[in-house]
Amino acid sequence: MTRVLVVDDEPQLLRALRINLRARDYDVEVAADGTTALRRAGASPPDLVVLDLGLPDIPGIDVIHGLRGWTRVPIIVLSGRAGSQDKVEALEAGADDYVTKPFDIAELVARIRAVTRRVSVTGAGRRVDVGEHTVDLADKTVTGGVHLTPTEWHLLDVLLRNPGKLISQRQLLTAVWGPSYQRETHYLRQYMAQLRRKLETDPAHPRHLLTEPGMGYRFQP
Amino acid sequence: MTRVLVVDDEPQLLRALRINLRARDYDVEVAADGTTALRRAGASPPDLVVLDLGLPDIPGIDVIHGLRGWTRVPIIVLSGRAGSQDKVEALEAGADDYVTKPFDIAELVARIRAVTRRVSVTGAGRRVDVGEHTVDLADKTVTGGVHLTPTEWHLLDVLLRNPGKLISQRQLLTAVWGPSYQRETHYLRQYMAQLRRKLETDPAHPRHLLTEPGMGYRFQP
DNA sequence: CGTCGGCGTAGGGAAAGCGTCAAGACGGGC
DNA sequence: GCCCGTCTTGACGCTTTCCCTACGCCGACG
Repeated sequence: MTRVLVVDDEPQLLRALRINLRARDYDVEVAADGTTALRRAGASPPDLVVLDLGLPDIPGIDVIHGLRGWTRVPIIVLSGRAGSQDKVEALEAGADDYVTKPFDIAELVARIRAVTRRVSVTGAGRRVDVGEHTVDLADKTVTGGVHLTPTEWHLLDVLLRNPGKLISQRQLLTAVWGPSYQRETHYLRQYMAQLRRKLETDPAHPRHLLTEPGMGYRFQP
Repeated sequence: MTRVLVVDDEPQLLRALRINLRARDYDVEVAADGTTALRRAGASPPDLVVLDLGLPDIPGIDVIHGLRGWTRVPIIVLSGRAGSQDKVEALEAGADDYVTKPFDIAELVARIRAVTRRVSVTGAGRRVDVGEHTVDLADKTVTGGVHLTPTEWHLLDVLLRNPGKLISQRQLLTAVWGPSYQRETHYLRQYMAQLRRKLETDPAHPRHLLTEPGMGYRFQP
């Protein structure tokens, strides 16, 4: 199911979107302000963001930058400002589409579908082998009597859902600790070491939880 | 170079688009009606289509269907009709964006950039063959157990995203090290040598990472 | 034939980044 | 209130990566 994060506080819009998107098998989540939006997106990255630029707390353009710092999730901007300068600014900042209020709900839905049509759905298998152990991401269990703490699970989850792919330090920190921790690379070293101790056969020479110096970490199946 | 096929017959729009897109390194081709557009797209598939729905010969929506029958090339629709029903129809038919006339040329350019940016990230073309190795720019992996450092990735990234094209020394230095390093050409020699050692079959006689003496470097697929 | 500019290669010092140990801070359960 | 597991923070040695200098090669040119 495609997950859409809607950043807006108009109940009417939210209700209409929910109805229309549910029917097309989308899951709708909501954030009422920019701070909440960044936190929720970091905690559980959605497949698409619908972002109202008129937020109560922080400028909408900053939310775009905050997201683009670590993810390329598609962003559709809603705004009351119709000036082309505003549009260009938002699009250059990384937005994928810009819709001017007032708009028809059917048009927004059509644009959401147009954007998500391109996104490939990466179906995640829930059981993954790491060395001698087997990790079940859904049941949150590990074979061999290994027990992981919540933070360790969160970190491992991000890595295992992207097998073979390099995940940047910023991306990991944002996903696990939140956007304001993007420079606390120390946490990563700490918890990667713990995961290796618990999962790797030889923690000093990891074969699956690999470091890419200066860039990030990678799960090698 | 990204090739844009513009399907329209207004000389004013064509001229403005040509100027603005050339400056951003796009190549602009033109078709005045739907039949010509389909023929030209078929003969030599462009990277993006800008399609005016008000064509003299066939309905614009049919051009969309005609293209979508065999290609997923991004389509940006221009139209004088602002009704949401028209928009939904075009987007559902497979268009990626819908711009209502009259519009600012800067907005259209920004939307073109937004669409091509998304496609270049998610679409094909992220895997590139260099000699015996295959480089995945998104996952940051190289076949054959080759490992690259962050600076090497950065440099290779710029070259591989412009296959066959000469990249000046200044351009490379600015992209990788910053504008204040434009005269440190020995950095380039240093890191190009490392990339050749790691990727070329015969580093002394490179076949893909070529030097253009006095000018710059070129990636030859 | 010698000089010169541009290029490729090699190697070492400096700095940034990483892994590890250890201890303090915090919060929930008892 | 106390204990225990977990999360944060600090300190230190080690590795990787980067930056910089030096030198040899080659073709152009006078």
